[in-house]
Amino acid sequence: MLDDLDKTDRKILALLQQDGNLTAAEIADQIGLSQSPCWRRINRLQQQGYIANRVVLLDRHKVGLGVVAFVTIKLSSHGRNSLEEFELAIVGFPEVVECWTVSGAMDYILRVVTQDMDSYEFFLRHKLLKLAHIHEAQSHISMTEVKNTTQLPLQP
Amino acid sequence: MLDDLDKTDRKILALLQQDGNLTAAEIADQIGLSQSPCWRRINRLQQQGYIANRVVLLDRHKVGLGVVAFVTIKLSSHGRNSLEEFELAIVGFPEVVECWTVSGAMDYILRVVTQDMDSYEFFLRHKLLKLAHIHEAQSHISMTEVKNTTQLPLQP
DNA sequence: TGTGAAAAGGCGCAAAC
DNA sequence: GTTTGCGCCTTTTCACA
Repeated sequence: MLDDLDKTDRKILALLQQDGNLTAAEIADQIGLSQSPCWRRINRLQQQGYIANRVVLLDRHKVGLGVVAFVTIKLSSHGRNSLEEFELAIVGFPEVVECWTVSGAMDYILRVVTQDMDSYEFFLRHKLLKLAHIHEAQSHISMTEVKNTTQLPLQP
Repeated sequence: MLDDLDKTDRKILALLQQDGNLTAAEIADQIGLSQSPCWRRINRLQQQGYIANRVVLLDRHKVGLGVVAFVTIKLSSHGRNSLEEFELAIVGFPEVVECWTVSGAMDYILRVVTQDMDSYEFFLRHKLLKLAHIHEAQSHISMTEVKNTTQLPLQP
């Protein structure tokens, strides 16, 4: 898997993580390679699935989304069905941008994005807490965003 | 701000959040509009900063990053300098993909991505916990990724 | 695998309606 | 907002080292 990636591949991926608009020629330039092999590599990286997706990132504030909150959740029953039901519902909530299971004191940690505190309250009371099997849920409203990147760390 | 976005703009942004490869023509098609006005809108959305960035998302597992962890942190001294020092260091760690300040029991919550548990341990002991002013840090290793999207919720 | 050049076609972009 | 069109630039390919 990873071993298929040499230093050049990683440089390409690092650049594309920063700016998805870069053309093969521009990338080739920046890493000291000519266009053709660079293009072939990008192609391969896409084909083989190293590149999962190419997307546009929005400015959260500009599109009117002022609230980010983390919710830690414990389920009451841990049957297989409870988990699946819960997770299926979560995936369907557009306000939930992340949901992970974690070890330790809680079962799940979610990141939720809404317009304001009113809409957050509404989401919490009428959507999230309406789900079955929730034993405990704790909200942590985020005050400031110190760092929020989609760039994964790649060894150079 | 948000009021500048009509339904058509939001449809465009929704599509581009899913797939940044879409051309103006393709988007126009999908929302029942002709190419030119669609292109003009996309341009405006970019110019005015609604679109923050266009990037490539990598497959975390394919690039050899198996561990995702959440770290909650309390600082010991809350002077302005402590915060700035801490945050500056955080931004410099490529392993930290997210860092937010939150209300409540902890001060910060981080999401950290590393190759394996060994490299996570190393990051924790030799980089994160080496920072000054840290009073308490708790790690929560993520087991499974239920949802992880860059798509922000937009009212249709 | 890398280099260089060359073909083809798509897409950004703008003008006219 | 629509339809039309030009021209660039990007992708894509080929012959060759």
